[in-house]
Amino acid sequence: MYWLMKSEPDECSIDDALRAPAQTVPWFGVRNYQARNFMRDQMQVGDGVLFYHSSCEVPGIYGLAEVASTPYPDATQFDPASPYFDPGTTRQNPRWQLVDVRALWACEPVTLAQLRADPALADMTLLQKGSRLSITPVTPGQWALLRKRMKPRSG
DNA sequence: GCCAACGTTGGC
DNA sequence: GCCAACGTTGGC
Repeated sequence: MYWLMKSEPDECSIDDALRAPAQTVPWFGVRNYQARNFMRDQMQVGDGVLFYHSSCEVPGIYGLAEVASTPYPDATQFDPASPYFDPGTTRQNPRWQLVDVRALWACEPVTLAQLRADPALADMTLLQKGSRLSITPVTPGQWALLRKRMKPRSG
């Protein structure tokens, strides 16, 4: 399957992910059941990921990535010092699961405005009114179109 | 900073 | 189970 995953570049940009060991980062901090369920129940190693920057000056797709692990518990839920700490979860029965994401390359941004301007992408979950989900599925058609449009970022 | 939209919580 | 209140997301 194919996915779009939002990250705030202040927290983890595509370049941060590319600099990480094995270009791989654990996708911690998701605290929404629907987004968690996508990671826990549907993602497969090797699935394609559009790496999206949100809550920033120019929101949009900034890189290509792939799912790099099966699901496992998000360690931050157990850490009282973490902003993602969840007092309602237990190690025996963890509430929050995540996957690792491997960054492949950065692209020239495909901005949110550009996505909205393209009628062929009007059905993207990302673009639906009021949609706030940080992880959304992408259809094969949307994926093919966007992959053609993404240009690796030079130097 | 504003605000629309959504998800969660908790009283009843 | 309903729903008001609250907190969060995220574009603008």
